Amino acid sequence: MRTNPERRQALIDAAIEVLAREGARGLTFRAVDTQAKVPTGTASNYFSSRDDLLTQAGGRIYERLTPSDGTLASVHEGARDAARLKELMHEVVGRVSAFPTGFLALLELRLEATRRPELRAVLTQRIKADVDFNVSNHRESGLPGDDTSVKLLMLAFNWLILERLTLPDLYDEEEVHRIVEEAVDRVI
Amino acid sequence: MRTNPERRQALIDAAIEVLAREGARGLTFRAVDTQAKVPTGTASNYFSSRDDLLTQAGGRIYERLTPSDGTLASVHEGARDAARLKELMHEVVGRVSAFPTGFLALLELRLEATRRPELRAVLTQRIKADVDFNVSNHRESGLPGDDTSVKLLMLAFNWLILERLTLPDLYDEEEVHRIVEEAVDRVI
DNA sequence: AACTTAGTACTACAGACGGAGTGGTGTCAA
DNA sequence: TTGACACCACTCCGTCTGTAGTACTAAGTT
Repeated sequence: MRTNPERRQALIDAAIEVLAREGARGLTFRAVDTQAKVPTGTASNYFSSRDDLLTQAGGRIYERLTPSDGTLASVHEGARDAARLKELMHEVVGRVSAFPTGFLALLELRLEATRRPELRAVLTQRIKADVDFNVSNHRESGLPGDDTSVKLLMLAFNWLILERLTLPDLYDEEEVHRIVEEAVDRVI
Repeated sequence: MRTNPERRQALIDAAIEVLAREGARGLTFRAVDTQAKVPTGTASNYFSSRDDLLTQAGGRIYERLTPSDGTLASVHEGARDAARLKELMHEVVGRVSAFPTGFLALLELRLEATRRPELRAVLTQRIKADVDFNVSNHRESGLPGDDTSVKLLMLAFNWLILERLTLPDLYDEEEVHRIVEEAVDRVI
């Protein structure tokens, strides 16, 4: 078992790309090697099994989807009204959409979690933490809306992003914009 | 190319089960044969390619997810208020959740559509029709809420069902119930 | 400076698996 | 008798895993 941390990370990031592109079944050691442009057999040396690789990828995606400190700080800037909340929501939807492979890979993992209890546990914990994070973040921001607002917005926007990424012709740019605005208005 | 229609349909239904259980990559002629309990090679004789099978399955799922005439008629019964709408929404969420393989298979297909333009076109069209169907259905029902309400509820509930089916421990029964109620209240 | 050694990168190969496709045989009904 | 289909068996092919073995590099030792 090799330990070089940069290489390990590069392999996990490659695994995320493969997940998004080829699906969970397509995630093989060989495919990861190719994606990461390392010699055949390398991934084999770094991960004990496919399960291992899968769960580590599950953890890593969340690291990469987490907003930077900069965007996090900006939440506390500006007015404390619905208009500001809308701005922030547009930013979130944009940011997640901008890392499509991450979102798609996460979906693949969710589907795979149907079959793998261990992965399911990891994801459940991660996502629960993410919900709590968003709720408490919103609370202390002083922006309008309560805990339920946050949850409802998360539900709606997640599916909205899913629509955009899998069937881009379903909703156009303006429609998405409009939906985000309406959602915020109605939910708070 | 064989033509026996019952057999063909049985094979497509088997393909949906395989899709949900094994993912899009796991959808092979052999797997479908096994699922449908027909001899090896049968699916091969009925479909010209995997693509063919995939797109036909995409069409079929929607036939099966469409509500029965009975439930459709019941929309027009009872009061025209938020309470009745909530009831109906609980019914929808319940009905879709009750056919998990269909929902999961559809997700697999959406992800596969990322890679297959032809499948993407089929799904886009189907889902657009579904949205329109729900919107117009709601309009003539006289229930509270406008077109945007319907779209927002569809977005939120779709992701809610996704959560329930892929990570059942995330939201418990009561939480789901509460979210449905709150969503209706706020969105109309 | 030469030598040793540990950790890692890389290569190559063996074994196994599973899927596709197809040809052939059996069966039944028109 | 003939045609359509069900069923079965067999071969070819691609790909995956696991690992053994070699080459490299850098740090420590004398």
